[in-house]
Amino acid sequence: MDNQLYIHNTLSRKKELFEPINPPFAGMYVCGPTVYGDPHLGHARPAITFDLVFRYLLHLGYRVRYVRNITDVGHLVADLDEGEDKIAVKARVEQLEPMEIAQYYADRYFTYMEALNVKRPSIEPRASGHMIEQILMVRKILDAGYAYEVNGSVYFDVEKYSKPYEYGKLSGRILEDLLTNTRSLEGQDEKRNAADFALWKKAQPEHIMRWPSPWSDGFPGWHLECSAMSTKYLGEYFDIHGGGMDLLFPHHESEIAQCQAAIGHESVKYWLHNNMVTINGQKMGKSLGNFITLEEFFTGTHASLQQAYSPMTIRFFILQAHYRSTLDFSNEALQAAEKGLKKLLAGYETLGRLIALNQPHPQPLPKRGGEPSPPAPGVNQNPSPPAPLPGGEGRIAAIQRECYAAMNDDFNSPMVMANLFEGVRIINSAADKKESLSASELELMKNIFDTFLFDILGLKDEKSDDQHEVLDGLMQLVLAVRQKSRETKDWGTSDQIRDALQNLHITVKDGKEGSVWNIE
RNA sequence: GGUUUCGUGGCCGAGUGGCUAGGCAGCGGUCUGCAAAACCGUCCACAGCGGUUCGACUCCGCUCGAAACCUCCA
Repeated sequence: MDNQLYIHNTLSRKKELFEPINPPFAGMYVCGPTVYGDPHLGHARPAITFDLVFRYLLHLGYRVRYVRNITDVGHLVADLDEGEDKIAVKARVEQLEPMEIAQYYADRYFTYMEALNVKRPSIEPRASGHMIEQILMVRKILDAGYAYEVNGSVYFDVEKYSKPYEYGKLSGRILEDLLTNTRSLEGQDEKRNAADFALWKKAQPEHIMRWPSPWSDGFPGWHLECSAMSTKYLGEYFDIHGGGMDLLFPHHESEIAQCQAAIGHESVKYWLHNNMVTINGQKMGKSLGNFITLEEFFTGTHASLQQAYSPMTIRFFILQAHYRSTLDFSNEALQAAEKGLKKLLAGYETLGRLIALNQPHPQPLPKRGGEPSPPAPGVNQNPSPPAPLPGGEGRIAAIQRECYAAMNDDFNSPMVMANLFEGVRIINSAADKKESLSASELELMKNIFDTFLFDILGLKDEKSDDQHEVLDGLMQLVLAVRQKSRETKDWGTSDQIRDALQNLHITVKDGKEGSVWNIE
């Protein structure tokens, strides 16, 4: 593949060249969480997957508008007799306002996403704040003749839609099967066909969350909010729509139908779907009750967890699998991720020391991670990775090239990581004096790590930067004192200091160029 | 039952028609006051059976097994 970005489009089931509709702008909509429960590992996967996409598009110079919704209304509870709103049910139980629940869990979601170093999208619209847009969309679909009203509820007419269009093209469903194979639900008798889905539902008397509409006091159907909000913020035709594979049918399938019916054409160019996180081979999800919340991961308070796992360990764990593969949770895999991440970060620190040694005058240690360099605004009409360095390709330039090639091949983050590990091997060899790196090679290596490890993969050293400078000064002092005792072969004192530091979870390692320290 | 997808070494996970993925764990060395780290080497694969091919883990078919979706779910 050439130097261009290819992404897997679920619609064609092929990797396609990414050509934005209106470069250098790129629009992306991703289905966000329903905020009636604590965020769990399953929520982390799409958030991190599309964060990776967001970050890479930004890196390439695109001006990205990334919209991720908050669903705070509208999903029915399937296991109850009445079609009650999930959020309303929970509110009844806890004696709280529905919006209070939604607010609480939305805040929790944001907090944990931030911990995972997931960038905030450009816009995070809420379904409850877009009733007018949703009602207007129902109106348009009715006007187009692809919906009908019954007793204050409005349903999408799948069979009629399927005459000129193809309902099922995204998920590979066949209309015949849909018409015969759909389970019967409450309100089914109102529908002309079992496969029809609700655009607007009339609220039962006990239903708390309700809004006025031309048809009834009620609430919007399951799939409407995403169509209404993506159209509002990204236009009638935009580049990328993402979400979990479990949303393929019926959610995204119905979105396609709604937009086609309301607008007259499809609205999405590339459909991207991340695969599931599994636990014991099964999907981790709310319905199975086998989910582990992010809080439980970070604190280690869950029966299945042998220890706590840091947010960056979780992020590394997710990125070390390709986003379209299932990813199986296990303590062993997470512990491997923890060690692997540590190795990468240690390699970066070693690189910083090599660069400092290479300078005529000592330089302060480089800041960890650092902010992504902002793309040059608006100048890049045809964004693409930087051209390779002139003058023959060295090993390190090859790593850079491979990292770009991996990202360009449908965001292959595991491949990027493998190349970064190769970089670490070279860095460590250089630190061991087994080979030498020129100043420009060191700079290129640093650039690769800053770009790929920190900016694009979005990993970071979890040590606090503010305190680190003070602490580092302090530690240099302690290590200098210890070094004196080592020089006089006073191993008792030397080991005493090291043991005492270890009790504070500070590990000291003695190398050829002196001692280095690290907080566990 | 239908749709979609997958089965890679002790564990997790990339990838390709012929050339080492990578991480973690194991084993043997080097280095080291000790420890740790690091470096070098090394063991363990491509579910099974056929077919296409000069050659398949990679393509095709079948068998077995697994998952997601078909109902809210990331």
